[in-house]
Amino acid sequence: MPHLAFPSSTCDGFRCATHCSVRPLAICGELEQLEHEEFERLAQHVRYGPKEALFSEDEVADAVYSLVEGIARLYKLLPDGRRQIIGFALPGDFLGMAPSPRYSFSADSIGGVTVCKFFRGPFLRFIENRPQMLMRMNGFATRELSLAQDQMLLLGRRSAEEKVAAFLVGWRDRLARLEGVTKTVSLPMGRQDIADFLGLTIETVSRTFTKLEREKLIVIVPDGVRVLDPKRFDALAAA
Amino acid sequence: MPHLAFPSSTCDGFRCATHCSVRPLAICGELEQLEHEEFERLAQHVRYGPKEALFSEDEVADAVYSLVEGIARLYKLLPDGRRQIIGFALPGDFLGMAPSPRYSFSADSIGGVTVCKFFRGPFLRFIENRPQMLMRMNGFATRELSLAQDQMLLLGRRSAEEKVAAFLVGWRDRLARLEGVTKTVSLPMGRQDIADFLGLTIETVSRTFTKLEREKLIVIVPDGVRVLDPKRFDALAAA
DNA sequence: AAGGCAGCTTGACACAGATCAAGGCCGCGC
DNA sequence: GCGCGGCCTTGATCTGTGTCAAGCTGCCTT
Repeated sequence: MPHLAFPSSTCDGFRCATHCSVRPLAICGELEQLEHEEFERLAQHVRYGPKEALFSEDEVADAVYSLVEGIARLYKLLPDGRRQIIGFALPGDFLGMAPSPRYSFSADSIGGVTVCKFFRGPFLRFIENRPQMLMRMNGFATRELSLAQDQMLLLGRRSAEEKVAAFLVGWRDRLARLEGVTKTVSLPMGRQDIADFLGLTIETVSRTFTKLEREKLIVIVPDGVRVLDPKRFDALAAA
Repeated sequence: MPHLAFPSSTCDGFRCATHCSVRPLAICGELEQLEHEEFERLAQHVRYGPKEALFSEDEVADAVYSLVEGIARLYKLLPDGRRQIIGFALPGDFLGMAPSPRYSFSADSIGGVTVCKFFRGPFLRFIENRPQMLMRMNGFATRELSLAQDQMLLLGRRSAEEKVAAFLVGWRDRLARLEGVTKTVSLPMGRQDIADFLGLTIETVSRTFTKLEREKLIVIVPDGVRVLDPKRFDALAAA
């Protein structure tokens, strides 16, 4: 079967409240009733199956997205195919703002994903005279930037073991915000994705997981990892 | 002489128009006469000598800065002293927004630097009901984020030679925006700064410069580099 | 002019992580 | 239940970049 780049299904946006358990975390989280209804009217709720593209680098950036459900990988490619994952997007995250008229990176779903999609024009018109909304966008952008800077430190100056540990801790903390604190960290992305996020090869990631398990810091479980010694683990991730 | 961490001089902000040749590029670039005067009243113009700290990671973030003149390095440190430079700030750049109450990185001057300093409270009160200003801040943040993502690709997936070439091209283009296009790219930062920006050691940076010179792509000149073959050079930086 | 020192370059060697290659595990379709 | 393919792990070897150690250059001080 040929790979379909089209979203699996859409719904027209009214009566989709069930999708929005993450609304308090999302871009629209502070809108009140009436404004939110107006905002909803601009949205298309779109559902993607596994491994579909939401948008691609260099395409005209005609829409922005609020991730409602599922996980997306955001990445850039070099001409020869080397890939750098610049982030994993979780529910509540806001995607697609670009400093130029084209997207500066690509995004695709990992498992199934649901988004609120807004066309750029109507979206900009909605926010342009709503300072609350603009402040919120600023907050989102500032947080993203700070995460990106942490990642630069990781990519430029940490060893493989530190990279993997820091990744697991960071991921665990982001999940905790959504799902609460847990002992086992679920890893919906594959080893290759983790490697491309950390600037390593898949073999090094695999070996490092094994090493951390041998050192009794984690246990590898299907689709995830259980952290055994959070104290020692956080220390490794920090230093 | 002990190293002084205090700014070398300040002026009180009225009649400092001469400092602001970069105003069209800066955060305040779209304010009109009256609003700009009100904005100026919030600013302290501060001058720093070489290698002074504007602010440091984990300090309470009580001010934001618009860089007027000179160059600053922005960086993060690991507990053991490893350093990652996350960017070089040029005139017009806006510094110090943090997602938490504390700065998430440190900034210090390279040569002499002049800034407009705004205390957080008054600054936030000024922008909070000015959508134009908020939109501009969004633009700044989005551009910064995009640069950060480019840098992640560089740090995670490029070879030493590609890193140095991409750095020189990126730096040349940023300078061009301020000073116009030139054949020789001035490098006010030292080799160690370049190394810490690119996730390399100073020796590797030095060897790579030498290699690029041997290959007749550049000529090393005092405090800079002359690009001999822009075509071939841009290709190396891109791929 | 001499001395000192900070910043840069160069060389020899070491090693973390890449590359190449093989094999294991597991879920899925038939 | 069997074979296939995707994903992951493991081993052997290679290599780009780091580390360590000199030495060079130009500038500031006296």
